[in-house]
Amino acid sequence: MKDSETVSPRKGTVVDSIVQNLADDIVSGQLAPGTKLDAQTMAERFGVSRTPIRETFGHLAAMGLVTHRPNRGVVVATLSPEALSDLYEAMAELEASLARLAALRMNSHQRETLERLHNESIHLVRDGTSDEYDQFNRTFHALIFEAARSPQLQQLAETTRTRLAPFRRAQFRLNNRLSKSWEEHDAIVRAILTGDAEGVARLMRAHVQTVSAMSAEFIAEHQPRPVAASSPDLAYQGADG
Amino acid sequence: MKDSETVSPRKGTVVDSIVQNLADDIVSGQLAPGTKLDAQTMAERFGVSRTPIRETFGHLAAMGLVTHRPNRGVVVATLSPEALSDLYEAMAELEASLARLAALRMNSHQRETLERLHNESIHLVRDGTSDEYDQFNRTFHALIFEAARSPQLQQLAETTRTRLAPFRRAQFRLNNRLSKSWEEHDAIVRAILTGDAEGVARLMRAHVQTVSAMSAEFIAEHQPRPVAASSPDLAYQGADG
DNA sequence: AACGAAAAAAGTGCATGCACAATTGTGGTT
DNA sequence: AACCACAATTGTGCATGCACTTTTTTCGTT
Repeated sequence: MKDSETVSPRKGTVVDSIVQNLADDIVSGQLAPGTKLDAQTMAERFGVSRTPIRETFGHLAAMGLVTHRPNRGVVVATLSPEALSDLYEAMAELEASLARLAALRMNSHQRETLERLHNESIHLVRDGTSDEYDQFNRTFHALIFEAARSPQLQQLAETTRTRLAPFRRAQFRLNNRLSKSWEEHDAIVRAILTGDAEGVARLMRAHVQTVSAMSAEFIAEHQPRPVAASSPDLAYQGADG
Repeated sequence: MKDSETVSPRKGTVVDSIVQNLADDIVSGQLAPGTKLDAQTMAERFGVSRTPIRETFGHLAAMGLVTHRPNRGVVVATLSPEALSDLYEAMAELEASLARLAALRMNSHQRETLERLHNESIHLVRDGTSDEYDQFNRTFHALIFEAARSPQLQQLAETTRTRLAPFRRAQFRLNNRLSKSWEEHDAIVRAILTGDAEGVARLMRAHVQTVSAMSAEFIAEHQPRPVAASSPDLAYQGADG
């Protein structure tokens, strides 16, 4: 254990960099849902006092990454199956809206880039790893977000995506999910290129909802106890191993 | 000026009630966009120390109601015309999504309530005040939010609505905007009752965007200096008086 | 009188201390 | 041995103090 991981002496406030740090830990799964975070410990870990840590917790709570219980500290956010599918629904709607706007506003250069990158991604389906495809997948969606030119919607979508991240691990590990995903992307790209705004919204909504179903299925299959009585909330179900 | 406005001694943390207080002041326009909020003063006003005030500021910043400049305090959020129309666009998309889901999921009791309240609201168009119609308008949209059964999307829509509130004042003061609004509502209600999900999404999007245009127009017309060089951001333009 | 530099004032950001709430541990009672 | 009350411990929530940054005021120079 290194003492006090020197919270980069850059500009801005100390708080922001600690927020980044902890958010990454949560999103990446290093801090599993349900983990209790206590101010004292974090203060020592980052070599600051408890005051900025408390502020950090506030930021994380605002992002929905942790839950704050008055007088009882904060824990990494846990989601009930209902809450998870609700979040996915929101994600699907947001991405559908962004895709629709992208179809209407994308310029020719952006269209070319999207088409080219998508076509290249076919290699990843056969030869790439899940992680590589996952990375391309993020790029694919980011291109569409960008093209929609709707910063506020984009922001909401990205926040929602971040909240889902701890529960999306290894989404592409399921049987031939990669090729299914590619085909869905393909339909989306074609709809964008032909300017079919309503169509692309429908396709994107379905695409995200498929991912949602996969996530739920994956988690269900990897439950320690298949159908137990008392585990309403999802803690991290271990995937990347 | 009463000293220390006894921040209701209820349960929960002190911070939450102060957040409510200040959020209300901002949303209602008591604290105009651009107003600087300093911790010291607020601490005295609410009879607490600066620490919980700082936390309060964090919450308000997370909601987008204030802007935080490191080492330079917080000010009530100000929006450039572009940012304002961007926010309205997001609002339009969110409400369109919610309306679409509502059309698919509304039960018969909810349909009856919506239709009844909408029909009754015709009186307000002729006999009511702007404020009364504004209040009904909120109810109308809330009914649809509720019926969509999509808590996360609903939350995003409500947060966005709150952020827009300081800039929406007196939106119904413009010529016959009331009857126009009622007609738009009418089309929306009919689409919901016939289960035309895609149609209601389109109508709702247009409805919110009309409000957006009205807002922009109203602000433009009430600008102190019609076309000046240097006022990129909108402070509160005084309406309710 | 206008301008600029330096000093003073004001205000933020973080550390630390204390009071109180929640949790855990212990011992007594049935 | 199981259960409950009470004490000890842990940890949160807020107050206060100090250092440093930003802003304002003052004062000397042109």
